[in-house]
Amino acid sequence: MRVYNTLTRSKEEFVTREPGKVAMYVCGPTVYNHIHIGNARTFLSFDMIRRYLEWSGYEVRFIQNVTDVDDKIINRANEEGRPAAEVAREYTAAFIDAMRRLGVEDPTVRPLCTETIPQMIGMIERLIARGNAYVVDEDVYFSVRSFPGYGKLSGRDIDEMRSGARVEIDERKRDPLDFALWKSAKPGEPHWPSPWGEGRPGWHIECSVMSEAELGVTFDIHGGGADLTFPHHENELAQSEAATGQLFVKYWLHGGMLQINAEKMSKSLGNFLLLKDVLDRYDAPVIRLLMLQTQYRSPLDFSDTRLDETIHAYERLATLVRNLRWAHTLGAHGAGAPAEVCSGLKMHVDTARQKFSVEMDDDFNTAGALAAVFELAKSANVFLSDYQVDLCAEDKDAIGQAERTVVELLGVLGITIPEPQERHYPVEVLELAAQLGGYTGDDPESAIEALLATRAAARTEKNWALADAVRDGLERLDFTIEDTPQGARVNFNG
RNA sequence: GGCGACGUGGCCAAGUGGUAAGGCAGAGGCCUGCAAAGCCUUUAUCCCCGGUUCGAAUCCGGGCGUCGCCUCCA
Repeated sequence: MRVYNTLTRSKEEFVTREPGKVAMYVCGPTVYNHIHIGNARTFLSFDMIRRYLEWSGYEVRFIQNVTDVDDKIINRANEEGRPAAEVAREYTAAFIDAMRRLGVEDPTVRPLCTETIPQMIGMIERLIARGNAYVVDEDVYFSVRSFPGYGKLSGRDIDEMRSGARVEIDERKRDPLDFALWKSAKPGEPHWPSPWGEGRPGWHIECSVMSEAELGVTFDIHGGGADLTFPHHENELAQSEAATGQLFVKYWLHGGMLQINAEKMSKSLGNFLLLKDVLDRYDAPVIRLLMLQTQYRSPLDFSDTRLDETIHAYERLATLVRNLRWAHTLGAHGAGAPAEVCSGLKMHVDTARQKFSVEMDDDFNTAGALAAVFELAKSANVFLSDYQVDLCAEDKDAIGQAERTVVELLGVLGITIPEPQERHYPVEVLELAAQLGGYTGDDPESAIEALLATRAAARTEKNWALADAVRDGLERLDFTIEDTPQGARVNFNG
């Protein structure tokens, strides 16, 4: 398995610090609002990576923090005239809910910034003691000049950055790039006691502390959006390596930015999409399929048009699984044909599984991995096209294997295919069956069988009016009827 | 200005030395009583120029274009 490491700007063989185990950390949201679709892409990417690592046999310890104290939260709370903690609590709950709706697995641990304050103070003290941080009034700053490797992650040079006029000038800082580890509290702001007075931690120190607390000093994967590379991750790296004198992270993974209609998402452009709103309009598997059709490091253009197009691609897969299940049921009594007439479906199943792994092993190439699934879909559809009930033994098995493989591989990407519906048929089928099929019982399943028998007979007699009345009636009740050489295939979509 | 990425068929998107996966859309055909689902056929000298090589979408140089980051940001 090879992964692209931002630190070295190259793909590297993935070797964990401990065989068979992966320790990974992904920066979570600042909970001042509902998360947007760009956040969602990053979290989805790392959910995919986590799922694939687990599927590959690794035991994954996955940590994602929640930043629940921050300027933006305080601003929002002030605007709304309520406590910052209440704002944070509300959007933390909303974040977790939206993640679950998207099918993102819960992290092993989801530490809160506000519950890690003592450890943060501890690391800040260590940095001061080592000469990497200094106190000014009641603030504490990290000295970028004290850490020789500063800039190595984002590929920047301190002196070149100084010429950029966009760095905030603060005369109290030794270098314009020095950043706050601890901020003294202004009136009305949340605050905690510290050796330097009442205050709160800076943003960057959180992740250094929470990752070390949950994963130890050197861990395997640190993830986040590409926009966090600088300054956030650069600062984290500097803090942690300065404090411990050891390597902080083995592999830095950064997800590409999401754009909407080819523009950066921003409130001023009015193209700001919240995940929860997209989830109200599109199913999670469709959103996931759209996003995973692009490699996670590439920019991704997101739009309703693309979502609409992706619905068809998803339905192609869902329909295939449904049809394979149907064929599997029919084929259960076959297996009388000689091996010479086997179709080769099994080989296609094996090929797809192999290609899927090869692609995913190459820096999580989900686009290639999905192509493997679609290729299997094609082969399986060809198989179903000239499907015979009398199968060879291998083909009989392969139907089930194909079905399970499609579901399993998509499942690694978190793209779920609906399970066979529970039979909660609408009671109206009884009425329809009584009307058209002379059915008098009260069992919906039998009623459907009666209707299908009526329709089959009508078709034999070329009584198209009656045949279509049955089909139209069932379709109004949310069934789909498809005629095949093996008989009518009925599916309940409700 | 600095750093970085990208430019592949109508749209999206894999592919980093041996003449181009996959999805969506379009056209034609097959199957069907009609439909649905599906299948088959069909659309690419891989931004331009030059170089290296037996051979390049893939490597090197130059150009043009797009985008991101450099400030809170997933």
